[in-house]
Amino acid sequence: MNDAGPIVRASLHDELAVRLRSMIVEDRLEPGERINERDLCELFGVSRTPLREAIKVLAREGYVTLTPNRGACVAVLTETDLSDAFPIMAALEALAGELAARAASDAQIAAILSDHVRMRTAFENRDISAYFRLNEAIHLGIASASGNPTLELMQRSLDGRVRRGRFQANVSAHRWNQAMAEHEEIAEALSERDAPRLSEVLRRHLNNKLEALRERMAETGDALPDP
Amino acid sequence: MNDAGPIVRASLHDELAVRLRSMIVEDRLEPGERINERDLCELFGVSRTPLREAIKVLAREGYVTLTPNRGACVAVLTETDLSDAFPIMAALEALAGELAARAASDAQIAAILSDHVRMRTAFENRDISAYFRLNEAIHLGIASASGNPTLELMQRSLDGRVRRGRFQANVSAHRWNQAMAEHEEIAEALSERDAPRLSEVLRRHLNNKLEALRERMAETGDALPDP
DNA sequence: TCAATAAATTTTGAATTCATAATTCAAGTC
DNA sequence: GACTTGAATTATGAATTCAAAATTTATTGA
Repeated sequence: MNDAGPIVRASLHDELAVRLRSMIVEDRLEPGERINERDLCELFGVSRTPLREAIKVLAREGYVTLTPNRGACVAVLTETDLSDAFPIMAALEALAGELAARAASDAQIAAILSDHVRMRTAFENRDISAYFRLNEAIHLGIASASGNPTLELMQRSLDGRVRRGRFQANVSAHRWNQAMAEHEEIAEALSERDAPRLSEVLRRHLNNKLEALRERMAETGDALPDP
Repeated sequence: MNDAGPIVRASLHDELAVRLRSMIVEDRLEPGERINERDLCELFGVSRTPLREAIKVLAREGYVTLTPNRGACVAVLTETDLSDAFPIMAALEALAGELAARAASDAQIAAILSDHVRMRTAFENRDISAYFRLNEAIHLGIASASGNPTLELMQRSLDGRVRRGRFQANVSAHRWNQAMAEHEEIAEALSERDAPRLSEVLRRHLNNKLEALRERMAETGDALPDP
């Protein structure tokens, strides 16, 4: 039993930041909604001090916007925000792929390919929930396999901001087919450790994702126009 | 007199974050040094509450590291940190260049080219201080001209973390010549709005910068090895 | 003298308190 | 009846206070 090591219980502000972040990502807090400190303190059973620290961090991360003397609001994600974020994510993923193709361990590649096979099954079964879960695992796996923690952190950070609940659901059949085909390419390039190709496919994959999102936004009007 | 508009005076924690950030970037705070809250409060003439909020933000930005019940330390920049950061900066700059070549206004391009000419003069005069200042202005100008505020913010953020005082001073004559030549290419590509070329040169420029830094670190031993 | 332990001090983490700005609501005016 | 004006309420911003953990200093015993 090797339970040694110092006991570190996360500090309150850190735990609160995690909770608030997921509340926002999972759309449990409406975009634009004002954040009432007193209410949240009551909800979490803490005082305002650590909560305010957490809010400051979330503001820096772009999840909330701060207005002096008027507190915090859940940040609203405009069409421009999405259009801005995706090229960056594409560039970062392309870099991650290039690095991962060279630096990943065989075990890491095997794990990603295993997720890929399972995702293909989910695709064939039209199990969108499992598909999304595995899709995320694959992208995070590549980020991790890049061996560049800073890069991984930045990808996660951007991803979290963009990946608000509603934007996940619903994909056109066409786009789903295309995405799956791209993922076959990704898996192939990775298994062959073909860095330039993996990089190129990932960039294309992300750019197509944005294109699909744009189309969906245009027809559903779901996505918030610019302010 | 058009003095209208809402009066917004920055909040204390925001101002403190700015101050602390520059103290770290300008090496007025030793890397690894523990940050004593009481001392800083006295220095700034504020209470601990807003200071602690600022520290939490800086921690998220990577300028300080937080240890539970043991407070904050100025983050130490290891060789690995630099090696990790530069490929990301290269990818982001390449993207910024590609976007800027297409989206920049003629005025923005003119401003950047003007800085370039002045930087060339600084280079010829061996005025390293002016050279660095203009160099930064050019890179920030390209980031801004990309028309992608999110990208600009991420570039600034990474740049600030890497650009600690000591790493600026001293460049080999060879590297300085090479950098200036690259900047000539950058200016040319930008003036021609040649997106692929600008993108390529900027990526190469950043990668060479890392290479030069690595060499310098190897000989001076100035840069902190990994922990 | 040195190591180990215990007391004292300092420092951080978090709750509370206080001041000020924003919001709400009611009264008054046109 | 709508619009302004001003008091009451509420929320935020920041200082202070309190508790707990860490660090330092002092003390004891070998």
